[in-house]
Amino acid sequence: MAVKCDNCPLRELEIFVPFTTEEARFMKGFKIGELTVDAQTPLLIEGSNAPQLYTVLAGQGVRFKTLEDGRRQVVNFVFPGDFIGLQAGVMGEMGHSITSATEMTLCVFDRAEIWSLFKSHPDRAFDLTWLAASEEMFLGESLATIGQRSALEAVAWTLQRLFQRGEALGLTTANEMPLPFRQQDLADALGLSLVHTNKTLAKLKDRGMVLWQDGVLGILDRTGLSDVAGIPMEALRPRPLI
Amino acid sequence: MAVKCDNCPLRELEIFVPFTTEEARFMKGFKIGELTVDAQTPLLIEGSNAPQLYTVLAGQGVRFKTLEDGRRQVVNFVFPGDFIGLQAGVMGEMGHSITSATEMTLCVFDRAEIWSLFKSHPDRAFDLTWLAASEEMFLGESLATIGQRSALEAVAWTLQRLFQRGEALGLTTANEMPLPFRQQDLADALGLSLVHTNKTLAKLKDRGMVLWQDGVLGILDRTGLSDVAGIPMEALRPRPLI
DNA sequence: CGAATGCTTGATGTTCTTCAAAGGTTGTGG
DNA sequence: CCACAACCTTTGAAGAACATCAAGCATTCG
Repeated sequence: MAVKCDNCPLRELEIFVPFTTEEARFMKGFKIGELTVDAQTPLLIEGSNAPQLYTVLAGQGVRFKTLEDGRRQVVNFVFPGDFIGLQAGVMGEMGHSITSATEMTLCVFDRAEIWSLFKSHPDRAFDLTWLAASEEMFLGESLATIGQRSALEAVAWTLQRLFQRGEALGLTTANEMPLPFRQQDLADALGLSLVHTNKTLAKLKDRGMVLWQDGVLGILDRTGLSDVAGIPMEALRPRPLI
Repeated sequence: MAVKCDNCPLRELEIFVPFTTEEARFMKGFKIGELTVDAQTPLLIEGSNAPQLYTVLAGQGVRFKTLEDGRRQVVNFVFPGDFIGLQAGVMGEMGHSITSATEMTLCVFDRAEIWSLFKSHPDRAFDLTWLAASEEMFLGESLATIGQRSALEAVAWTLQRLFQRGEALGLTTANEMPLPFRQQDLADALGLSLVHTNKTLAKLKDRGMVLWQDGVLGILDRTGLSDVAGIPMEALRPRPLI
């Protein structure tokens, strides 16, 4: 197993605030291994109390909740740098499930160590709270999108957000990035039917704004998309990396 | 100003995990005052960086986001025991606004002290993270409700959740609790129009499940409501009080 | 080659929105 | 103390956005 904390590729990215050397040393101890899983592998299950926490090193996944009758709500998409399992880590229960969409590589941490993190590394504990608050903020925006925006606006909003994350993570080349999800995933994220999502995507494509084919998302008209999405196309703010 | 930490009425409630005496002493120092505001007073503004954090001692309020064009999404309702301003506290910016719906009394904390909390009181810091994760979990459920449930299910779900909170906080008498919001607030919480929300409420009323009139919510058929809501009517789990 | 999966498109329904208006309550100024 | 405005709730009617149903097409995989 490659212990890569020191030369973790994610640390190079501007989106992540730099570690101090002391922090890096602690994180190396906090880490207990590395995990690689295939696409479509369940990582965490809603309602369960996972013994492990992860930071995504590579690959994409999906966070989702399942209702009693099988309806599915995609809560967010998972990208490199995301810390997953925090809810189980602090509350003892996950509020949603996470499944890989591609092959994924994860940094594995011991859930039992989280308390020692709070006791001996207040700066890292603060970062953890920062991440939780950040996720809360994002879910608030998602709520506003699903609740208030039309299907066209919502799809534009989501694709733009995904692209912004892709850019921050260096996944883009020119105006394209890999987007290894199904239209059904997007539909479940927006509370729309697959059919209507498909037709809405077609509308954005007809307008020459985006093109999402074969797992690749292309942004053809940034300002046009931004107008429909109702948010500016700007860089994401730096965030801590756990 | 009454320094009431020691005999804070909220501490009596089972929903809140008890303070240790040491924690209580620290909280007393963390607290810098008490604030009472009228109904319909803005407490925190989206995008701003509030210098103060609050714990709600009494009264109700509304968390909401406003879109560029004025559409409003109610993110959650605010009840006694809620800690507000955490996003500004850790990220330096609020993701939503908060306005009082009734007269409210708030415990005021100094935002600058939050860092000392992390350094010297890891247990309290952990509680803060717990709260953030808990809010994240709730927003995930809300997302699933807005995205997947029908109007009838969504209204039932929301009223049940509100009543569960009311019970945990001792606001209920028999099957009633004060619910000082407008139908428009509920509509904005669910992404529905006011008209449709009204008609949906009438439907639940016709079925003899709930009655919401003159600021009082009555639950007439708990099991029936629970069935429509799609979640069990059970007590909320204990949570930390900050 | 057949089966499975995901994308696409047309036709038909239903949920929900918008528009419009009226009734009840509260507060305020004349 | 009445008149009037402001606010919230309620109800009916018409229209739009989105869901459901159904089927065809392409690609992948065993």
